[in-house]
Amino acid sequence: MPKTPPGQTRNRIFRFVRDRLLEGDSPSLREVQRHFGFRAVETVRSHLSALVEEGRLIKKSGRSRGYRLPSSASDWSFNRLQPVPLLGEVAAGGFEEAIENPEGNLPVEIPDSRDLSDYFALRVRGESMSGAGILPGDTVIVERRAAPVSGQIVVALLEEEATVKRLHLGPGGMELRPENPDFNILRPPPGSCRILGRVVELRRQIR
Amino acid sequence: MPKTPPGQTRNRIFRFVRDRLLEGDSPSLREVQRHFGFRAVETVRSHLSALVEEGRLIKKSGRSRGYRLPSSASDWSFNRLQPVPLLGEVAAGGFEEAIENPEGNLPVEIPDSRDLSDYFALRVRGESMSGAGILPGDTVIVERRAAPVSGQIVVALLEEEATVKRLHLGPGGMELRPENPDFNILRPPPGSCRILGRVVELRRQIR
DNA sequence: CAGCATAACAGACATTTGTCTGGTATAGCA
DNA sequence: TGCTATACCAGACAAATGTCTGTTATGCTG
Repeated sequence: MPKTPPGQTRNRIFRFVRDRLLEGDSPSLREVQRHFGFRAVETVRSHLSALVEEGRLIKKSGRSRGYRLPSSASDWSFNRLQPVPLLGEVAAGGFEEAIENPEGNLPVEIPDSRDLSDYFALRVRGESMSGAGILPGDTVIVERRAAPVSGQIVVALLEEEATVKRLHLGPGGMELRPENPDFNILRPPPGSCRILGRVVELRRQIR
Repeated sequence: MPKTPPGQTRNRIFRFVRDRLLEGDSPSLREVQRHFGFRAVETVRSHLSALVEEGRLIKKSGRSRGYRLPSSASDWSFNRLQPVPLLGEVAAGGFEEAIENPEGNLPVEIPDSRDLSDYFALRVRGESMSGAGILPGDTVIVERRAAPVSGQIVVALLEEEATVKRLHLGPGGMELRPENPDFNILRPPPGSCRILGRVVELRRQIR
């Protein structure tokens, strides 16, 4: 391997490692070595050490594949993004099971004060909230554990089925109000309904 | 370590590994072992092998820290997330200038075939599209350069002001139809209107 | 009960991976 | 010219990590 101008190989190595890290996979020294055709591992090691020295990489010592991107290189305010499980439509069949087997994950920005497990996402069925701009097929992101507050849009668990409605708490008890004149207000008897959380965000793909 | 009911420990191990992987960091067998207090590495290895067998995990063999989530569990695909500039409301004042000075960036998943510069985001003003579930304050993500197709929801530039409407192309020329009976259909004379792109996604924060 | 599957353990072993020490070559510079 | 910094090589070594083989115990089931 011929000698290259100062910094050139180092930059190429940095880009290679960075791209691998962005794919979520820290390479080993020998993987980098093979990729560039170096005949010595040490060549890679010294370059990576230099990159750490320069602050372009971070290394967790005492472990294999320990290189990481420093926060400035990976987060352009994306660091608050968390994978929130998308549970699908959660029709009859069980909510708890759906939590364990999500359809996928959605990148959602959640506040630092909150835990990732406080959030999940659902796909909306039915037209009952179309008056509030929530259409079938939309995805709602739900914050759990929030104390039920009258007037908020919530996800309620009624007979093992999740449903999106606007919550009203009055002297007559709990009301789940659709936002569509074609649907009726639900007044579930106490104990038969559990409020899973409140809708904090809505996403719609238009294709 | 006492014997636990079948599947219970395996589920706990799965959740632990999954969470580590979602943090972008594959744990080693001995890290899992330490976390659960097992006295044998093999305990972890057999559980993880079983999880791979069940299809709940994937393993890249011949390498350390080789466990990954199968695509169904990890398809949050953070790699495709790109910072799309949020231009604000783009009232009178100029669209081109707004492109230069975005209010911020939004993480948006865009297809590999498309370029980042093909996208921008706008905040919606007015009630004219509320019938289509697009409310004031919502953020729409717009794909530029798409050839105008009749029936799509588009962003049009009318007298230096961006507006969201449904596009209709007919023999009588171009129509921009609001989705709200309180608003009128716009029929801009040819040349006075530019279609900036089509709305591909909608996001709404509910706070 | 016997048979079987599973959970967990024990310890050796092999492979991967990171670290170290020292060497060669080349370019730039005083 | 000699000095120095950098790129790269060579090989040994140590630590981390994964794999294997065999054992013990427990619950389930026919």
